[in-house]
Amino acid sequence: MEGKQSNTVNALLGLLSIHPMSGYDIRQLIPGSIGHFWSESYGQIYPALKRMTAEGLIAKKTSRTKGKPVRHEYSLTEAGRTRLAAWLKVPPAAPAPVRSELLLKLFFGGQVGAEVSRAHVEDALAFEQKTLAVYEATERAIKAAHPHNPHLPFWLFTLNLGRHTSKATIEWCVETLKELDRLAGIDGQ
Amino acid sequence: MEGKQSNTVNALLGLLSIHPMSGYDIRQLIPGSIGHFWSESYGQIYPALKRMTAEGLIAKKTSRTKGKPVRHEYSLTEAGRTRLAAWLKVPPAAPAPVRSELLLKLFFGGQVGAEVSRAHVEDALAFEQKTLAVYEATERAIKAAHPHNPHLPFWLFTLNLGRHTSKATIEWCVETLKELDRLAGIDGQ
DNA sequence: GGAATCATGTAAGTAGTTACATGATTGA
DNA sequence: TCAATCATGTAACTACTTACATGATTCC
Repeated sequence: MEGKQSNTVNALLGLLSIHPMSGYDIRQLIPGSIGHFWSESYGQIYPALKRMTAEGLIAKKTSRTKGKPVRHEYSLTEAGRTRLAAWLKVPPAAPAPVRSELLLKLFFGGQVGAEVSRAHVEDALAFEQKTLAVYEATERAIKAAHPHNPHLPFWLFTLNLGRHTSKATIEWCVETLKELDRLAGIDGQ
Repeated sequence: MEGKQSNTVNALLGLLSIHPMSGYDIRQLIPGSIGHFWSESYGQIYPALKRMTAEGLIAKKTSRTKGKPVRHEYSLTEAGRTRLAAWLKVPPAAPAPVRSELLLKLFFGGQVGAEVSRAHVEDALAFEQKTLAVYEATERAIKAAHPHNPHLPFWLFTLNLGRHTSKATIEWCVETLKELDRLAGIDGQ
């Protein structure tokens, strides 16, 4: 019954459950795995690994190959695996309130010309199309790399949500652009 | 050419552009306006109002009605209005990386039984359905309250995005539940 | 030889929430 | 009279990012 630990620890436990890794490896792995819904910087990772080692959740193995920099590889201990499973079973906390600068500017868009909002939405459309392309590329890549991995379906679930929301956002951009044109037309006459 | 100020300041400038308000009023107004994509706590609002007053972006009017607590009402100055318009025109920064505890647990869902993930997704579905209902109720409410307000279309844009992404999320939940059932079925045999 | 990248870490700063503190007013 | 809510604010804490510091290795 310890107090709730940070989710950084839980994310690292999860990643180390795939296979043992160094802090650097973890950072490199993130973009191609949990990167589209979770981020960790070195400033979080290294101190967390230290704390987790002290708590006995992970074990550190230092290897000195001649002509190579010292490498610190961490692997889950039994305690770590237990902790991960326990955390996975707890219903996730309510999502932290989002903050969208785009929507904030759009909400107050009436204070400036409609063409300002139009430009912002067009940028968002381009951005979201790229994001969608990345999701689809990632999906193909992990399907090709781990075709028989039992975890694959779970990895795809998370990518699917990205795909769904990206498509919805793109639709909204298109609709909103039309509306903004109508607005500008009314103003212009 | 000052350094970029925090978005809290910009959000408050925007809200005060609707009409003059106290810090308390601002906090109360948020849930029914920008609350679905932006949040501010008292711990942010009061210090920000103080700084903004010092910078001349807003003006404070203190009113002492007998039998009422002192009231500090803030209104935009010309400088504030100019600053708001300038900020609105700048393309919004790339969205901060999201962090979804649900997706994190789902990604590592293979470490525990499929029924664990199923329960999480079902919770998410219920949550999202409520969220969608709130968007739709808010939409009706502001349409009824401000039918001819020129800012109304902009307010609706932001709600529309919420509606679009909520619906996409709900679809994803339903699909994922089906997939999880298939997975559990395969395991179970 | 020099740039990129592998690799590990720390320090400082920013942004934000939560809890606390205070006190008046209103309504059941 | 007691709870809710109006109203303003501060202090402590947490989380996180960025920049810095260091040094080895690999590839051109």
